[in-house]
Amino acid sequence: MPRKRRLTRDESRAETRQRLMESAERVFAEKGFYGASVEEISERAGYSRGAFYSNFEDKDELFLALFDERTDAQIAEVSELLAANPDPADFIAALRDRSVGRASQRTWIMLADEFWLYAMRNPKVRPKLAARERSERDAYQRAVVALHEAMGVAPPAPPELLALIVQALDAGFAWQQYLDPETITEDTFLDALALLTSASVALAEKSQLDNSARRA
Amino acid sequence: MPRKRRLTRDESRAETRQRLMESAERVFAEKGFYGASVEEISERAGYSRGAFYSNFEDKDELFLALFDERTDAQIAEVSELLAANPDPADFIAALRDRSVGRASQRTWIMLADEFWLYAMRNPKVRPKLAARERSERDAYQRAVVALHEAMGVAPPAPPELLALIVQALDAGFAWQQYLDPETITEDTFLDALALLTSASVALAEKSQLDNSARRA
DNA sequence: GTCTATATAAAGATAGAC
DNA sequence: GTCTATCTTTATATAGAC
Repeated sequence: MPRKRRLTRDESRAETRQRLMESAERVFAEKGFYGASVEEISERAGYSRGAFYSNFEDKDELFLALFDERTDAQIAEVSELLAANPDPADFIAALRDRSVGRASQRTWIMLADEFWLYAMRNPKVRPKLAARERSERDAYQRAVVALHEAMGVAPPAPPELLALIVQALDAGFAWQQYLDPETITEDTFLDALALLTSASVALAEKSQLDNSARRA
Repeated sequence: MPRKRRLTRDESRAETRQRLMESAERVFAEKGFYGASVEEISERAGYSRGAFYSNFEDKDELFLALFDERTDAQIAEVSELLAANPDPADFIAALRDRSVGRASQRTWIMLADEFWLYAMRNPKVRPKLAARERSERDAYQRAVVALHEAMGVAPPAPPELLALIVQALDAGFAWQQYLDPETITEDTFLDALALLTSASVALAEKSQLDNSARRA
Protein backbone atom coordinates (compact mmCIF):
# COMPACT_ATOMS: atom_id res chain seq x y z
CA MET A 1 0.00 0.00 0.00
CA PRO A 2 1.50 3.30 -1.11
CA ARG A 3 2.45 5.81 1.52
CA LYS A 4 0.00 8.67 1.85
CA ARG A 5 1.13 11.90 0.29
CA ARG A 6 -0.20 15.24 -0.72
CA LEU A 7 -2.10 15.27 -3.98
CA THR A 8 -0.37 17.07 -6.81
CA ARG A 9 -2.11 20.10 -8.22
CA ASP A 10 -3.34 18.06 -11.22
CA GLU A 11 -4.66 15.23 -9.08
CA SER A 12 -6.48 17.59 -6.80
CA ARG A 13 -7.99 19.35 -9.78
CA ALA A 14 -9.06 16.04 -11.30
CA GLU A 15 -10.70 15.01 -8.05
CA THR A 16 -12.68 18.23 -7.87
CA ARG A 17 -13.79 17.78 -11.46
CA GLN A 18 -14.82 14.21 -10.71
CA ARG A 19 -16.85 15.17 -7.63
CA LEU A 20 -18.56 17.97 -9.50
CA MET A 21 -19.50 15.59 -12.29
CA GLU A 22 -20.90 13.02 -9.89
CA SER A 23 -22.97 15.68 -8.22
CA ALA A 24 -24.08 17.02 -11.60
CA GLU A 25 -25.23 13.57 -12.65
CA ARG A 26 -27.65 13.48 -9.74
CA VAL A 27 -28.88 17.04 -10.05
CA PHE A 28 -29.37 16.88 -13.82
CA ALA A 29 -31.36 13.68 -13.37
CA GLU A 30 -33.51 15.24 -10.66
CA LYS A 31 -34.13 18.66 -12.15
CA GLY A 32 -33.23 18.44 -15.81
CA PHE A 33 -30.68 20.50 -17.69
CA TYR A 34 -32.30 23.90 -17.21
CA GLY A 35 -33.63 23.13 -13.75
CA ALA A 36 -30.21 22.19 -12.40
CA SER A 37 -28.40 25.28 -11.15
CA VAL A 38 -24.64 25.59 -10.97
CA GLU A 39 -25.06 26.54 -7.34
CA GLU A 40 -26.86 23.34 -6.38
CA ILE A 41 -24.43 21.18 -8.33
CA SER A 42 -21.48 22.84 -6.63
CA GLU A 43 -22.94 22.84 -3.13
CA ARG A 44 -23.92 19.19 -3.23
CA ALA A 45 -20.39 18.36 -4.33
CA GLY A 46 -19.12 20.29 -1.32
CA TYR A 47 -17.76 23.26 -3.26
CA SER A 48 -18.70 26.81 -4.10
CA ARG A 49 -19.60 28.25 -7.47
CA GLY A 50 -16.10 29.70 -7.67
CA ALA A 51 -14.61 26.21 -7.65
CA PHE A 52 -17.03 25.18 -10.35
CA TYR A 53 -16.03 27.96 -12.70
CA SER A 54 -12.35 27.32 -12.16
CA ASN A 55 -12.92 23.77 -13.41
CA PHE A 56 -15.52 24.22 -16.14
CA GLU A 57 -16.14 26.90 -18.71
CA ASP A 58 -19.88 26.87 -18.07
CA LYS A 59 -22.85 24.57 -17.49
CA ASP A 60 -22.85 23.41 -21.09
CA GLU A 61 -19.28 22.20 -20.89
CA LEU A 62 -20.03 20.23 -17.76
CA PHE A 63 -23.05 18.58 -19.33
CA LEU A 64 -21.08 17.68 -22.44
CA ALA A 65 -18.27 16.24 -20.34
CA LEU A 66 -20.81 14.11 -18.49
CA PHE A 67 -22.37 13.11 -21.77
CA ASP A 68 -19.05 12.02 -23.27
CA GLU A 69 -18.01 10.12 -20.18
CA ARG A 70 -21.28 8.21 -19.98
CA THR A 71 -21.46 7.57 -23.70
CA ASP A 72 -17.98 6.08 -23.82
CA ALA A 73 -18.63 4.01 -20.73
CA GLN A 74 -21.86 2.57 -22.16
CA ILE A 75 -20.33 1.63 -25.48
CA ALA A 76 -17.53 -0.15 -23.68
CA GLU A 77 -19.98 -1.81 -21.27
CA VAL A 78 -22.21 -3.38 -23.91
CA SER A 79 -19.24 -4.61 -25.94
CA GLU A 80 -17.58 -6.16 -22.91
CA LEU A 81 -20.85 -7.72 -21.81
CA LEU A 82 -21.16 -9.45 -25.15
CA ALA A 83 -17.50 -10.49 -25.32
CA ALA A 84 -17.71 -11.96 -21.84
CA ASN A 85 -20.97 -13.79 -22.63
CA PRO A 86 -20.66 -15.52 -25.99
CA ASP A 87 -23.60 -17.74 -25.06
CA PRO A 88 -26.85 -15.89 -25.83
CA ALA A 89 -28.58 -17.11 -22.68
CA ASP A 90 -25.68 -15.83 -20.62
CA PHE A 91 -25.85 -12.52 -22.42
CA ILE A 92 -29.50 -12.07 -21.50
CA ALA A 93 -28.76 -13.08 -17.93
CA ALA A 94 -25.97 -10.50 -17.89
CA LEU A 95 -28.42 -7.90 -19.13
CA ARG A 96 -30.63 -8.68 -16.16
CA ASP A 97 -27.72 -8.39 -13.74
CA ARG A 98 -26.78 -5.10 -15.31
CA SER A 99 -30.19 -3.57 -14.64
CA VAL A 100 -30.53 -5.07 -11.19
CA GLY A 101 -26.98 -4.16 -10.27
CA ARG A 102 -27.36 -0.56 -11.24
CA ALA A 103 -28.77 0.80 -8.00
CA SER A 104 -29.04 4.18 -9.66
CA GLN A 105 -31.13 2.83 -12.52
CA ARG A 106 -33.79 5.47 -12.15
CA THR A 107 -31.19 8.21 -12.10
CA TRP A 108 -29.64 6.79 -15.23
CA ILE A 109 -32.87 6.61 -17.21
CA MET A 110 -33.74 10.20 -16.32
CA LEU A 111 -30.27 11.31 -17.32
CA ALA A 112 -30.42 9.32 -20.56
CA ASP A 113 -33.65 11.09 -21.37
CA GLU A 114 -32.04 14.47 -20.69
CA PHE A 115 -29.20 13.46 -23.00
CA TRP A 116 -31.67 12.58 -25.72
CA LEU A 117 -33.45 15.91 -25.47
CA TYR A 118 -30.17 17.79 -25.34
CA ALA A 119 -28.90 15.91 -28.39
CA MET A 120 -32.13 16.48 -30.30
CA ARG A 121 -31.81 20.21 -29.67
CA ASN A 122 -28.09 20.56 -30.41
CA PRO A 123 -27.12 19.74 -34.00
CA LYS A 124 -23.48 19.23 -33.03
CA VAL A 125 -24.33 16.73 -30.29
CA ARG A 126 -26.98 14.65 -32.03
CA PRO A 127 -24.57 12.68 -34.25
CA LYS A 128 -22.56 11.69 -31.20
CA LEU A 129 -25.53 10.15 -29.42
CA ALA A 130 -26.70 8.56 -32.67
CA ALA A 131 -23.27 6.92 -33.02
CA ARG A 132 -23.51 5.62 -29.47
CA GLU A 133 -26.90 4.08 -30.22
CA ARG A 134 -25.61 2.49 -33.42
CA SER A 135 -22.75 0.99 -31.48
CA GLU A 136 -25.13 -0.49 -28.92
CA ARG A 137 -27.25 -1.80 -31.79
CA ASP A 138 -24.20 -3.56 -33.24
CA ALA A 139 -23.69 -5.38 -29.99
CA TYR A 140 -27.34 -6.43 -29.91
CA GLN A 141 -27.07 -7.60 -33.49
CA ARG A 142 -24.13 -9.88 -32.74
CA ALA A 143 -26.13 -11.32 -29.84
CA VAL A 144 -29.20 -11.87 -32.00
CA VAL A 145 -27.20 -13.64 -34.70
CA ALA A 146 -25.43 -15.83 -32.15
CA LEU A 147 -28.73 -16.68 -30.54
CA HIS A 148 -30.28 -17.92 -33.78
CA GLU A 149 -27.14 -19.87 -34.60
CA ALA A 150 -27.33 -21.56 -31.25
CA MET A 151 -30.91 -22.58 -32.03
CA GLY A 152 -29.85 -23.92 -35.41
CA VAL A 153 -31.96 -21.59 -37.52
CA ALA A 154 -31.33 -18.62 -39.76
CA PRO A 155 -32.68 -15.26 -38.54
CA PRO A 156 -36.17 -14.86 -40.05
CA ALA A 157 -35.53 -11.19 -40.89
CA PRO A 158 -32.57 -8.84 -41.41
CA PRO A 159 -30.49 -8.98 -38.22
CA GLU A 160 -30.35 -5.17 -38.25
CA LEU A 161 -34.11 -5.06 -37.83
CA LEU A 162 -34.07 -7.64 -35.06
CA ALA A 163 -31.38 -5.71 -33.21
CA LEU A 164 -33.32 -2.49 -33.58
CA ILE A 165 -36.41 -4.17 -32.16
CA VAL A 166 -34.51 -5.30 -29.07
CA GLN A 167 -33.05 -1.84 -28.59
CA ALA A 168 -36.36 -0.05 -29.06
CA LEU A 169 -37.97 -2.46 -26.62
CA ASP A 170 -35.28 -1.75 -24.06
CA ALA A 171 -35.86 2.00 -24.23
CA GLY A 172 -39.64 1.72 -24.50
CA PHE A 173 -39.94 -0.64 -21.55
CA ALA A 174 -37.78 1.60 -19.39
CA TRP A 175 -40.07 4.52 -20.20
CA GLN A 176 -43.22 2.58 -19.34
CA GLN A 177 -41.75 0.85 -16.33
CA TYR A 178 -40.54 3.93 -14.51
CA LEU A 179 -43.77 5.71 -15.24
CA ASP A 180 -45.92 2.88 -13.97
CA PRO A 181 -43.90 0.49 -11.79
CA GLU A 182 -47.09 -0.83 -10.16
CA THR A 183 -48.19 -2.35 -13.46
CA ILE A 184 -44.90 -3.17 -15.12
CA THR A 185 -42.45 -5.15 -13.04
CA GLU A 186 -38.71 -5.56 -13.36
CA ASP A 187 -39.15 -8.90 -15.10
CA THR A 188 -41.57 -7.84 -17.80
CA PHE A 189 -38.82 -6.80 -20.20
CA LEU A 190 -37.10 -10.16 -19.85
CA ASP A 191 -40.42 -11.99 -20.32
CA ALA A 192 -40.86 -10.04 -23.51
CA LEU A 193 -37.35 -10.89 -24.71
CA ALA A 194 -37.94 -14.58 -24.03
CA LEU A 195 -41.24 -14.47 -25.89
CA LEU A 196 -39.76 -12.71 -28.89
CA THR A 197 -36.91 -15.19 -29.02
CA SER A 198 -39.32 -18.14 -29.15
CA ALA A 199 -41.49 -16.39 -31.70
CA SER A 200 -38.55 -15.52 -33.91
CA VAL A 201 -37.31 -19.11 -33.81
CA ALA A 202 -40.79 -20.41 -34.57
CA LEU A 203 -41.02 -18.15 -37.59
CA ALA A 204 -37.57 -19.23 -38.79
CA GLU A 205 -38.50 -22.90 -38.48
CA LYS A 206 -41.74 -22.27 -40.33
CA SER A 207 -39.99 -20.68 -43.30
CA GLN A 208 -37.45 -23.50 -43.37
CA LEU A 209 -40.36 -25.97 -43.55
CA ASP A 210 -41.97 -23.95 -46.33
CA ASN A 211 -38.73 -23.96 -48.25
CA SER A 212 -38.17 -27.73 -48.07
CA ALA A 213 -41.85 -28.32 -48.93
CA ARG A 214 -41.40 -26.17 -52.01
CA ARG A 215 -38.28 -28.13 -52.99
CA ALA A 216 -40.01 -31.51 -52.64
CA MET B 1 -73.45 30.55 -42.78
CA PRO B 2 -74.06 32.45 -39.55
CA ARG B 3 -73.84 36.23 -39.58
CA LYS B 4 -70.60 37.62 -38.23
CA ARG B 5 -70.85 39.08 -34.77
CA ARG B 6 -68.68 40.21 -31.92
CA LEU B 7 -67.28 37.43 -29.80
CA THR B 8 -68.71 37.25 -26.32
CA ARG B 9 -66.32 37.81 -23.45
CA ASP B 10 -66.15 34.06 -22.83
CA GLU B 11 -65.50 33.21 -26.45
CA SER B 12 -62.77 35.80 -26.72
CA ARG B 13 -61.18 34.52 -23.57
CA ALA B 14 -61.37 30.94 -24.83
CA GLU B 15 -59.73 31.95 -28.09
CA THR B 16 -56.85 33.64 -26.29
CA ARG B 17 -56.37 30.58 -24.14
CA GLN B 18 -56.39 28.38 -27.21
CA ARG B 19 -53.81 30.50 -29.05
CA LEU B 20 -51.56 30.59 -26.02
CA MET B 21 -51.75 26.84 -25.71
CA GLU B 22 -50.91 26.29 -29.35
CA SER B 23 -47.94 28.58 -29.03
CA ALA B 24 -46.91 26.88 -25.81
CA GLU B 25 -47.01 23.50 -27.50
CA ARG B 26 -44.38 24.63 -29.99
CA VAL B 27 -42.18 26.46 -27.51
CA PHE B 28 -42.21 23.66 -24.91
CA ALA B 29 -41.28 21.21 -27.65
CA GLU B 30 -38.42 23.42 -28.84
CA LYS B 31 -36.96 24.53 -25.53
CA GLY B 32 -38.35 22.20 -22.91
CA PHE B 33 -40.35 23.10 -19.82
CA TYR B 34 -37.72 25.24 -18.11
CA GLY B 35 -36.28 26.64 -21.33
CA ALA B 36 -39.63 27.95 -22.50
CA SER B 37 -40.22 31.43 -21.11
CA VAL B 38 -43.67 32.89 -20.55
CA GLU B 39 -42.54 35.87 -22.58
CA GLU B 40 -41.70 33.83 -25.66
CA ILE B 41 -44.89 31.78 -25.42
CA SER B 42 -46.98 34.93 -25.16
CA GLU B 43 -45.16 36.86 -27.88
CA ARG B 44 -45.36 34.04 -30.40
CA ALA B 45 -49.09 33.81 -29.72
CA GLY B 46 -49.33 37.53 -30.42
CA TYR B 47 -49.94 38.61 -26.83
CA SER B 48 -48.09 40.14 -23.92
CA ARG B 49 -47.22 38.55 -20.62
CA GLY B 50 -50.12 40.41 -19.06
CA ALA B 51 -52.57 38.55 -21.25
CA PHE B 52 -50.91 35.30 -20.31
CA TYR B 53 -51.31 35.88 -16.59
CA SER B 54 -54.93 36.92 -16.97
CA ASN B 55 -55.62 33.51 -18.54
CA PHE B 56 -53.36 31.21 -16.57
CA GLU B 57 -52.28 31.10 -12.96
CA ASP B 58 -48.67 30.40 -13.91
CA LYS B 59 -46.48 28.36 -16.25
CA ASP B 60 -47.28 25.15 -14.42
CA GLU B 61 -51.00 25.54 -14.94
CA LEU B 62 -50.50 26.11 -18.66
CA PHE B 63 -48.35 23.03 -19.00
CA LEU B 64 -50.87 20.93 -17.09
CA ALA B 65 -53.71 22.24 -19.26
CA LEU B 66 -51.74 21.28 -22.35
CA PHE B 67 -50.99 17.92 -20.81
CA ASP B 68 -54.66 17.21 -20.05
CA GLU B 69 -55.83 18.34 -23.47
CA ARG B 70 -53.31 16.16 -25.29
CA THR B 71 -53.84 13.20 -23.02
CA ASP B 72 -57.58 13.21 -23.55
CA ALA B 73 -57.19 13.68 -27.29
CA GLN B 74 -54.80 10.76 -27.57
CA ILE B 75 -56.96 8.38 -25.60
CA ALA B 76 -59.94 9.26 -27.77
CA GLU B 77 -57.85 8.99 -30.93
CA VAL B 78 -56.58 5.48 -30.33
CA SER B 79 -60.02 4.23 -29.30
CA GLU B 80 -61.68 5.73 -32.36
CA LEU B 81 -58.97 4.39 -34.61
CA LEU B 82 -59.66 0.89 -33.38
CA ALA B 83 -63.45 1.24 -33.50
CA ALA B 84 -63.26 2.51 -37.07
CA ASN B 85 -60.87 -0.27 -38.11
CA PRO B 86 -62.09 -3.59 -36.76
CA ASP B 87 -59.94 -5.39 -39.32
CA PRO B 88 -56.40 -5.68 -37.97
CA ALA B 89 -54.75 -4.93 -41.32
CA ASP B 90 -56.81 -1.77 -41.56
CA PHE B 91 -55.82 -0.82 -38.04
CA ILE B 92 -52.13 -1.06 -38.90
CA ALA B 93 -52.71 0.93 -42.09
CA ALA B 94 -54.51 3.54 -40.01
CA LEU B 95 -51.54 3.67 -37.67
CA ARG B 96 -49.32 4.46 -40.64
CA ASP B 97 -51.68 7.20 -41.85
CA ARG B 98 -51.74 8.65 -38.38
CA SER B 99 -47.95 9.06 -38.27
CA VAL B 100 -47.66 10.30 -41.84
CA GLY B 101 -50.59 12.65 -41.45
CA ARG B 102 -49.21 14.29 -38.36
CA ALA B 103 -47.00 16.91 -39.95
CA SER B 104 -45.92 17.98 -36.49
CA GLN B 105 -44.77 14.50 -35.53
CA ARG B 106 -41.39 15.69 -34.35
CA THR B 107 -42.97 18.39 -32.22
CA TRP B 108 -45.26 15.82 -30.69
CA ILE B 109 -42.52 13.38 -29.74
CA MET B 110 -40.46 16.14 -28.11
CA LEU B 111 -43.53 17.28 -26.20
CA ALA B 112 -44.40 13.74 -25.18
CA ASP B 113 -40.91 13.40 -23.79
CA GLU B 114 -41.29 16.63 -21.84
CA PHE B 115 -44.57 15.28 -20.47
CA TRP B 116 -42.85 12.11 -19.37
CA LEU B 117 -40.09 13.98 -17.55
CA TYR B 118 -42.61 16.34 -15.99
CA ALA B 119 -44.75 13.43 -14.83
CA MET B 120 -41.75 11.56 -13.44
CA ARG B 121 -40.84 14.62 -11.37
CA ASN B 122 -44.34 15.49 -10.13
CA PRO B 123 -45.93 12.84 -7.94
CA LYS B 124 -49.40 14.25 -8.53
CA VAL B 125 -49.05 14.14 -12.30
CA ARG B 126 -47.41 10.76 -12.76
CA PRO B 127 -50.59 8.69 -12.12
CA LYS B 128 -52.42 10.70 -14.76
CA LEU B 129 -49.89 9.94 -17.47
CA ALA B 130 -49.69 6.35 -16.31
CA ALA B 131 -53.48 6.07 -16.71
CA ARG B 132 -53.26 7.50 -20.20
CA GLU B 133 -50.63 4.91 -21.13
CA ARG B 134 -52.74 2.10 -19.69
CA SER B 135 -55.67 3.28 -21.73
CA GLU B 136 -53.58 3.29 -24.89
CA ARG B 137 -52.36 -0.17 -23.98
CA ASP B 138 -55.98 -1.39 -23.70
CA ALA B 139 -56.62 -0.25 -27.26
CA TYR B 140 -53.51 -2.04 -28.46
CA GLN B 141 -54.60 -5.15 -26.60
CA ARG B 142 -57.97 -5.25 -28.31
CA ALA B 143 -56.19 -4.90 -31.64
CA VAL B 144 -53.77 -7.70 -30.82
CA VAL B 145 -56.57 -10.05 -29.79
CA ALA B 146 -58.59 -9.23 -32.89
CA LEU B 147 -55.56 -9.76 -35.06
CA HIS B 148 -54.90 -13.27 -33.73
CA GLU B 149 -58.58 -14.14 -34.04
CA ALA B 150 -58.51 -13.08 -37.65
CA MET B 151 -55.58 -15.41 -38.24
CA GLY B 152 -57.43 -18.25 -36.53
CA VAL B 153 -54.97 -18.76 -33.68
CA ALA B 154 -54.91 -18.10 -29.95
CA PRO B 155 -52.42 -15.46 -28.77
CA PRO B 156 -49.21 -17.32 -27.83
CA ALA B 157 -48.75 -15.22 -24.68
CA PRO B 158 -50.84 -13.07 -22.34
CA PRO B 159 -52.44 -10.35 -24.52
CA GLU B 160 -51.35 -7.76 -21.93
CA LEU B 161 -47.73 -8.60 -22.63
CA LEU B 162 -48.22 -8.45 -26.39
CA ALA B 163 -49.90 -5.06 -26.10
CA LEU B 164 -47.10 -3.77 -23.91
CA ILE B 165 -44.55 -4.91 -26.47
CA VAL B 166 -46.30 -2.98 -29.23
CA GLN B 167 -46.51 0.10 -27.07
CA ALA B 168 -42.89 -0.07 -25.96
CA LEU B 169 -41.82 -0.55 -29.57
CA ASP B 170 -43.81 2.49 -30.61
CA ALA B 171 -42.09 4.72 -28.06
CA GLY B 172 -38.67 3.15 -28.52
CA PHE B 173 -38.76 3.45 -32.30
CA ALA B 174 -39.81 7.09 -32.12
CA TRP B 175 -36.84 7.79 -29.86
CA GLN B 176 -34.36 6.07 -32.18
CA GLN B 177 -35.90 7.36 -35.37
CA TYR B 178 -35.83 11.02 -34.49
CA LEU B 179 -32.32 10.73 -33.16
CA ASP B 180 -31.03 8.99 -36.27
CA PRO B 181 -33.41 9.50 -39.21
CA GLU B 182 -30.62 8.69 -41.69
CA THR B 183 -30.48 5.11 -40.41
CA ILE B 184 -34.06 4.49 -39.35
CA THR B 185 -36.74 5.32 -41.88
CA GLU B 186 -40.42 6.06 -41.45
CA ASP B 187 -41.34 2.51 -42.44
CA THR B 188 -39.08 0.63 -40.07
CA PHE B 189 -41.63 0.58 -37.26
CA LEU B 190 -44.26 -0.90 -39.56
CA ASP B 191 -41.79 -3.46 -40.88
CA ALA B 192 -41.15 -4.44 -37.29
CA LEU B 193 -44.88 -4.70 -36.53
CA ALA B 194 -45.42 -6.91 -39.59
CA LEU B 195 -42.51 -9.14 -38.58
CA LEU B 196 -43.72 -9.49 -35.01
CA THR B 197 -47.21 -10.33 -36.21
CA SER B 198 -45.90 -13.17 -38.41
CA ALA B 199 -43.64 -14.39 -35.65
CA SER B 200 -46.41 -14.36 -33.07
CA VAL B 201 -48.71 -16.29 -35.40
CA ALA B 202 -45.94 -18.79 -36.17
CA LEU B 203 -45.40 -19.38 -32.47
CA ALA B 204 -49.14 -19.80 -31.90
CA GLU B 205 -49.38 -22.34 -34.71
CA LYS B 206 -46.40 -24.20 -33.36
CA SER B 207 -47.90 -24.58 -29.90
CA GLN B 208 -51.21 -25.71 -31.40
CA LEU B 209 -49.29 -28.38 -33.32
CA ASP B 210 -47.48 -29.43 -30.17
CA ASN B 211 -50.77 -29.71 -28.34
CA SER B 212 -52.43 -31.91 -30.97
CA ALA B 213 -49.29 -34.04 -31.23
CA ARG B 214 -49.39 -34.56 -27.48
CA ARG B 215 -53.05 -35.56 -27.70
CA ALA B 216 -52.40 -38.08 -30.51
C1' DG C 1 -7.41 26.19 -6.16
C1' DT C 2 -11.15 27.67 -3.67
C1' DC C 3 -13.98 31.12 -1.29
C1' DT C 4 -16.70 35.47 -0.72
C1' DA C 5 -18.64 39.32 -2.71
C1' DT C 6 -20.63 41.33 -6.50
C1' DA C 7 -22.08 42.61 -11.32
C1' DT C 8 -25.34 41.52 -14.83
C1' DA C 9 -29.03 39.45 -17.01
C1' DA C 10 -33.24 36.89 -17.43
C1' DA C 11 -37.48 35.23 -15.91
C1' DG C 12 -41.62 34.97 -13.05
C1' DA C 13 -45.21 37.49 -11.38
C1' DT C 14 -48.08 41.73 -10.15
C1' DA C 15 -50.34 46.50 -10.43
C1' DG C 16 -52.44 50.02 -12.54
C1' DA C 17 -53.73 52.35 -17.06
C1' DC C 18 -56.75 52.01 -20.94
C1' DG D 1 -59.26 41.59 -21.47
C1' DT D 2 -54.94 43.21 -22.65
C1' DC D 3 -50.91 46.27 -22.39
C1' DT D 4 -47.00 48.73 -20.17
C1' DA D 5 -44.27 49.43 -16.33
C1' DT D 6 -42.31 47.58 -12.40
C1' DC D 7 -41.02 44.57 -8.50
C1' DT D 8 -38.65 40.45 -6.96
C1' DT D 9 -36.25 36.45 -7.35
C1' DT D 10 -33.00 33.55 -9.24
C1' DA D 11 -29.15 32.26 -12.03
C1' DT D 12 -24.97 32.91 -14.63
C1' DA D 13 -20.56 34.50 -14.51
C1' DT D 14 -16.56 37.28 -12.85
C1' DA D 15 -13.12 39.65 -9.69
C1' DG D 16 -10.36 39.90 -6.00
C1' DA D 17 -9.04 38.02 -1.28
C1' DC D 18 -6.73 34.20 0.91
